[in-house]
Amino acid sequence: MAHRTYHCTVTTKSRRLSRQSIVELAIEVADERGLAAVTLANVASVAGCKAPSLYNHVDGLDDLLDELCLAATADFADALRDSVVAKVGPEALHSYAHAWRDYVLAHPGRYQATLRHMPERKSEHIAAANGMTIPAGSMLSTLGIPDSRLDDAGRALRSGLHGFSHLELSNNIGRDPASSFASVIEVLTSGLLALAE
Amino acid sequence: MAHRTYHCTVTTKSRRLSRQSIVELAIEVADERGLAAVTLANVASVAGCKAPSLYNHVDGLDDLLDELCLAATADFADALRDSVVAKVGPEALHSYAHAWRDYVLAHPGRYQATLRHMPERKSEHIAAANGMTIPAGSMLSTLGIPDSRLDDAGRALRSGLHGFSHLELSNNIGRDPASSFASVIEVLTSGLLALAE
DNA sequence: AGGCACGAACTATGGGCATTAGTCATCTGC
DNA sequence: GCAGATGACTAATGCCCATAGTTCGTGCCT
Repeated sequence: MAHRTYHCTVTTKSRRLSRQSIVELAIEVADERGLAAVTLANVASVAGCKAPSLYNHVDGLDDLLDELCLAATADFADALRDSVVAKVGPEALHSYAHAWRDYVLAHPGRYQATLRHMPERKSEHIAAANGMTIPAGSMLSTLGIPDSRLDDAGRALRSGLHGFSHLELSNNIGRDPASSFASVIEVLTSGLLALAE
Repeated sequence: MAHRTYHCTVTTKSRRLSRQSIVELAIEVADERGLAAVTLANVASVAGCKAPSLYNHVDGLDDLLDELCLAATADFADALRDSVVAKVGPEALHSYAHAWRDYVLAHPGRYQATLRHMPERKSEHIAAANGMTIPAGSMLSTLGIPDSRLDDAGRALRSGLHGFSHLELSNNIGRDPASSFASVIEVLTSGLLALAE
């Protein structure tokens, strides 16, 4: 008989794990079932293996969550950067704000992961977070904010957007969140323009 | 020998539990070790008993967290209300904002509990949350915000304050948070005044 | 081609947590 | 005093993270 022992050629699911693919599966789990559902057991189940196998590629749950945070931060930063290309002033702010909220609603798990505190790997995290703050800074510059106040303005902006998004995610915004968000943008725009004098 | 068998008269810790005292201990644990440390095991240990004993007074962890949320919300609302008595306009806003941040820094666990989503016991939660929104509404009125926009203004205010506080709690505000917070207040004040026209 | 080393999966195990069920002591009211 | 209710306990289940030790397949080296 001619069949050589093609050992596992039948399995369509790639039986080969990697750090990269595990993080991608973790992102799926986070967005679909919440960041809290990112457990080794759940990710392993999605990956078609058992939890201990993940330790060959990832140094435990904390390490996986760190990696998830970095990937999510970079991804979020991309979305924000894209939102302000070729836009200036209040229009850019408007676009930035909506990109923020849209991203959070579309990828809640990734956004939550973004907020993770990482004492180790701090420099990596700061580097990734710069992807968020740098486009925000340029955008605020076009609003007329002086350089000396860019940091403060950036934090105020982030506070407002994060506050609304986080409240909306945790079901703490009542009805008509879209119009409430429009008011947040209104207040931020006026307030930041006042900062520009 | 005259000693009668004084069974447990030595124990100074009151061996009697109650729903009330359990919630108070949970509040302690939340503020001192974070909301995530509020587990039945931890609370029981602080109470000097075993976890299953808590079930005589509380219907599981979720019930305890619900109760914690209600107590924390009422407590937080008191602090906010106190902050604006006999104050109007921007000064009241300034005082309200600082009361918010101070409370969060002093009682992080309670503040986190405040954000809990409670599909059951929704009406109780709304009632408690009114303790926050009503004084905020009156305060915003004194800023000149028209009644038709009080809801929006309240949400924008809450977004800004919650956003900053939550970021500060999760170590996402860099150095000099006090001055960053001053900028948030500045932006909110200008923005809300603009809403008043 | 055969053997060996390594990578990557597994099973087995332990500890922590929430929760339930069943047991026993204590306290109260008659 | 005594009976029933109250409230604490122990024991046991199930899910989770994590570690240790084992097995199996692949591929390199001779």
